[in-house]
Amino acid sequence: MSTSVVRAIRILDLIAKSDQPMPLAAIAEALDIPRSTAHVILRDLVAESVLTCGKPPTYSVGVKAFEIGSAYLRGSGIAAVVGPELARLTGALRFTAHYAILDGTEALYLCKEDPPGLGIRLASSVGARLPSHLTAVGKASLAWLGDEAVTEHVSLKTKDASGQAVTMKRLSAELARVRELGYATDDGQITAGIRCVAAPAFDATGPRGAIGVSFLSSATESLAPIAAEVMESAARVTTLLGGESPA
Amino acid sequence: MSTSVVRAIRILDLIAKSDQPMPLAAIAEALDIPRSTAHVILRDLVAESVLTCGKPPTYSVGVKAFEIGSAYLRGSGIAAVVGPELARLTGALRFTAHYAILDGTEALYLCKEDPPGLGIRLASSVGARLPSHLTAVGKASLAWLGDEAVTEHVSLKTKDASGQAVTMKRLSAELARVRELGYATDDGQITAGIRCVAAPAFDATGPRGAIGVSFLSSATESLAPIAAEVMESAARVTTLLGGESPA
DNA sequence: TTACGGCGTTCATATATATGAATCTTATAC
DNA sequence: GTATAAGATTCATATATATGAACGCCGTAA
Repeated sequence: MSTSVVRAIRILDLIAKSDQPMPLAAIAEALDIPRSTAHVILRDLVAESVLTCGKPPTYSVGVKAFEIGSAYLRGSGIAAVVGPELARLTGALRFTAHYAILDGTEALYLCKEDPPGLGIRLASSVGARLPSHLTAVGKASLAWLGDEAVTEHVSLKTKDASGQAVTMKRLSAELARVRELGYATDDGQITAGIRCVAAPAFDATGPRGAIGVSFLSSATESLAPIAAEVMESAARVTTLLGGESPA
Repeated sequence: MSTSVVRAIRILDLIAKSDQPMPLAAIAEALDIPRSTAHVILRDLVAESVLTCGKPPTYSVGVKAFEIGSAYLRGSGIAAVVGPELARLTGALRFTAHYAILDGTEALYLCKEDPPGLGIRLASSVGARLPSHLTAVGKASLAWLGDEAVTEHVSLKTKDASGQAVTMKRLSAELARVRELGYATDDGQITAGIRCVAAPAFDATGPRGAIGVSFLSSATESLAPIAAEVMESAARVTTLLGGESPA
């Protein structure tokens, strides 16, 4: 095993998750790496433009990292399929639309499209992670996985915005309802006052992420017409991915 | 120096720039690394989800890389400033708008906003690189750098779409004209039939990327009203960045 | 089926790296 | 201006890594 490579990635991940530039000492301590070792790795990462170093020395993610990361969307071909559909959704509903996949116990947001015009623009969520079982996109993805697989993708430690713990039993019931309705919701579980509606997209191998929209709870009466639009987009993505929508 | 870290990054960069998943042998040969060494590094990168490995074994950029890379836009604060401005531009002009910075001898595209509705959606360009002296965004950024600095950011080897070589003399003259007008153009130098107009944004330290729009050459008569909109957006970004627009 | 060729994988060893301690630098308080 | 402390950087050495060669695997062709 090449410890320095693993450490380099861990360092990048740590800095990426921090909202502020990090000094060497903080990095070394957080990852339990000797300062001198961290120093060498950081030097190399800076030299390769994967990190940038400010002065006084603090490290942030650099352009090269962005460039490499952007290849993921191109390579997976997701952006080309999902992008136009998100544009359609934001145009029709005037809500922010996004696409997210399950990664570990969290939903990872891959694409976002803000509504046209000068409406509310939610804080950028591309690259963000949120607990899968608290988000509409996460629940939509989980619903068709089967109970055994769900436990692998959920961290029950996480509580929602109202402080309510999530039990497997309760989640299981909600996912059953998601399958029934064809869409999942989140009403303030992540951010109070923000509601989300999402529906899953499938490829030939099964669920592959979900498309969702976010909006102010106060701005809507009925979810049905919104859900219908979201499900239509999700179904279309499913078709493009070569998958089949469940009954 | 930690060669394995540098090699890991080079490997990631190589795979990111390839449009197809790469097998170990191709990677090892391209970077002149022994196969066995490359194998160890690839194993670690896959274990950390920075790469994914298909079967038969071919490597592509993984989700972790995307997640790390997305931190660049958040951290630099660019997306928050530029995003709304791009939205305004696409809304007003119905063209695709983008923001790019100089990186080495190329322009690196950081943000893109497609026009609302079902209009033409240009192929996703986020993360793409194009020669700085052939693109409108590149030329807009170069124009206010000073001739000495320009040579560092330009690779004169690159020819434009019409096969015409670019001399420093000719470029210098064009940049002078860009300074005069306040905006730069690209009329088919990258892609025949596609025209771009861009204007630079400044922060306190100098030029910091450029905002531009792309459209079909056939779809426009006069550049002036388009350029005016682009320059207005660029000026607004400049203000937000704490910079000052030149005379 | 068998032989072949290309690729991926493993392994022992020469070699480069990781690290604790010392040094230097920078920011802060007095 | 000086002292102080926190952090960054350097360096010699113990240790883990990089690598060439050998092996195993899979697809292809005879």
